[in-house]
Amino acid sequence: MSAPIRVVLADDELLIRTALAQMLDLEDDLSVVAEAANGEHAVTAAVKYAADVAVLDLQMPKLDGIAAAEQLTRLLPGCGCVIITSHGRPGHLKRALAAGVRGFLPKTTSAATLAAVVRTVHEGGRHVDSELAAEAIAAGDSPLTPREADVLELAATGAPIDEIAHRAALSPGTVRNYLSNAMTKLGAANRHEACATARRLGWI
Amino acid sequence: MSAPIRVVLADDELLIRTALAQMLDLEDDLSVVAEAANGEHAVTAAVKYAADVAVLDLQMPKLDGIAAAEQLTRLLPGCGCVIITSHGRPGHLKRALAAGVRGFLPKTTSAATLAAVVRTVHEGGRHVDSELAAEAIAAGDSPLTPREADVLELAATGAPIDEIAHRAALSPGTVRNYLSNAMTKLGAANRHEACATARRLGWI
DNA sequence: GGTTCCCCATGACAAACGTCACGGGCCGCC
DNA sequence: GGCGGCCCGTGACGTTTGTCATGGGGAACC
Repeated sequence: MSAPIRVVLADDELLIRTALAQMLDLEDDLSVVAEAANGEHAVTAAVKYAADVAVLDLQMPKLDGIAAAEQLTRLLPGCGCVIITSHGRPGHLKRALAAGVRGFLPKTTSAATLAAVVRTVHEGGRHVDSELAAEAIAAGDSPLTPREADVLELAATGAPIDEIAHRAALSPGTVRNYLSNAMTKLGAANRHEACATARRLGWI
Repeated sequence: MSAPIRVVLADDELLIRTALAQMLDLEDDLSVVAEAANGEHAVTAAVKYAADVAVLDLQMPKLDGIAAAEQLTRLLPGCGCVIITSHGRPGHLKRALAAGVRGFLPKTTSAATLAAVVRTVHEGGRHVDSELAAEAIAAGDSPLTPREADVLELAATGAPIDEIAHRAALSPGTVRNYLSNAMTKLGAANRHEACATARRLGWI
């Protein structure tokens, strides 16, 4: 048998990270060569240890899984990226694939699947969870313009218009127009409902 | 050495559950006798296998970790409950302790700590993460009346007043009064900010 | 060079929202 | 029995928000 696949594992929750590392290490052909608690560290560690595959949690401090994958595919093209996540939002899957990610799994999948996907990705293949893929296709593309998404994201904190306008360096009237457009596109009755749907679909 | 501590593990994410189970099983004096994907199943499994300690994820379908712990302390008083969670909200800790939980840990703790807490709880002791405890004390008790919390929870979806009023079987005016009160108590400029604060503190 | 889309802005109008004052009914407590 | 707290409701008032019409500037594309 050839040398084991060198895996870097990144997850901000120590307990989970340790458990997953142990689990992956139990596979004969996998070897966890480094662990990281955030995206930045994941990238440097993957480069340092010349990893074959990076298993990245989606939500992490500093650099999230997708941003880390993006850097990684540039800095270390031979390294495949697998994203695992608790919340499978359609938009995240799209952005991940655009960033060069070749594996995308919810944390509800089995351990066997994760190991299998790591192997598949290492061989240059792809694998995305079929349910998530279906959702992504059903949800379609984000109808929001970049600016609308920006403003909607600021609105998600619950701040009033003036606050949003100030933080986005826009006139209050413009903010209202953007929000109104976004609400129409998302079929929401108010901006907070719009924020909720946009978040659910991974569009902000 | 005496018989190993019989542990039931509940977490809705299969990958995580499997990994944690394997990890706990690696400890000589711990034995994972059952796994559950939701609170209901956790309770029945704990009873069925006469578990010594239940390790429960906070957010689960059907019955969340706290509700499961509440039932468990009634149905199987000898069984200690440990809650693990990704989001350490002060309010959750309080409710957990009130429900008879004796261990409360964020998922950012180490594997060694989890095992140690399981042992402590089995021996009748308590352990809550010190940082979480500090936050809980700093945050104080919820100033919201039960009804205010109800309404605020309904408001969290972003629904307009009429919708909230209908769902709570209240007059729109009353809803606005409750929300206004809640906003004042939470120092929020609008109800969505109030929802955000209340959620952050685990009060809804 | 026209069309289209995004960006940014203004002004006016109606609806939703937040505040305040006030009332009654119920319960628990001193 | 008074007091306070929570429950629920109404009405009035001013502010915020959502909608719509309108316009100019810039980039992309045919």
